[in-house]
Amino acid sequence: MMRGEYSTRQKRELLKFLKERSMQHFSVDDVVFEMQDRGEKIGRSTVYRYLELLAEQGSVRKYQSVQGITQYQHVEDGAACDAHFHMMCRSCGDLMHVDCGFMHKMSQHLMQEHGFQLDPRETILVGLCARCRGAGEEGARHGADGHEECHHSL
Amino acid sequence: MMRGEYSTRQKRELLKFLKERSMQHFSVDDVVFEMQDRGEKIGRSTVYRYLELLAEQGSVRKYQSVQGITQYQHVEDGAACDAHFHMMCRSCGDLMHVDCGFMHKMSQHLMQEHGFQLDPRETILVGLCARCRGAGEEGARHGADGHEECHHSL
DNA sequence: ATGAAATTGAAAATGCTTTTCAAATAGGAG
DNA sequence: CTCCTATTTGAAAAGCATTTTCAATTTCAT
Repeated sequence: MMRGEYSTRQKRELLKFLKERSMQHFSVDDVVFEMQDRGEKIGRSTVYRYLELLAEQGSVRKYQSVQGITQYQHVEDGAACDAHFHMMCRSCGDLMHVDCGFMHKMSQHLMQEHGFQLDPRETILVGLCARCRGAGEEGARHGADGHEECHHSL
Repeated sequence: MMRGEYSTRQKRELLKFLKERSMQHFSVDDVVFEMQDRGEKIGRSTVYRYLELLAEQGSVRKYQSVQGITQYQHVEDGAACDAHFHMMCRSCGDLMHVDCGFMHKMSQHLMQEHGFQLDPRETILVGLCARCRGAGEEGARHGADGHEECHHSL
């Protein structure tokens, strides 16, 4: 057997965590604290290391936030997630999915007109989510008070 | 007089550097090494500090790259630069401007359809520039040798 | 020239991430 | 099951860009 092929308690726990949060975004801290709450022992370096490995293999995606906090995401089925983009709210830090034809047209435009091959996996659109955009604004359809998180779709 | 209003040799030198590179992108290292070459003495912390101050005041813009290398840009006239976007090549690290109607349509789309107020100042489109796409991607790192830089427009 | 206030910069501190390496663990062979 | 070797783990150290600290220096109004 070779690198990455041993099954350990830590790996199994992490995989369990990933399945439970499929398609959601989380940081290394999220993993570490969750594991602590569960009473599981897992070292920080192991989390970094294994997430990195999974990212190389494609089942996990890695996003660098503006404030230098990296977020990860477990992708169920590789292909399905390759195309869509991500928006990050600079106020609440939430990472959201955008998957619509317009964004793909933009990719094509950048390629044809600017010779630039946009990478949706690496690109994060930064701005303000509806929730954070303003207390009195319409569009905040989830109730104007809580301000918990502003997940949009998928 | 108060904070930021004293005129010092270091500030004058940095301002000179900024004027010479107006609208171009540079890192703190670029400044430090350039200053060393010129035989000017200026501490790293001073560069960070002053660029931060200028960024607050609006004459300098700050961009966080994917690899954690921050790039700065001196903006001649604030307003003119507010609208356009930036593309960064994940291979050579170069930061380029994109300013075209398509991108503004995208902003409108995100606002209208997704309630997201995109911030062109904070957003960096990541991908491969034309140059690197031909040169066989990773490891290219075209520095001072041929294949100089891939600035596109404005 | 004087002194209060701002600035500088070397060094230390930060905060996230990676690396190190000895000890623990996995799992195939016997 | 027992041995044996390659892999994995994780605490601690190292890396790195950036920020902070603070004593020494510089600026500039008086």
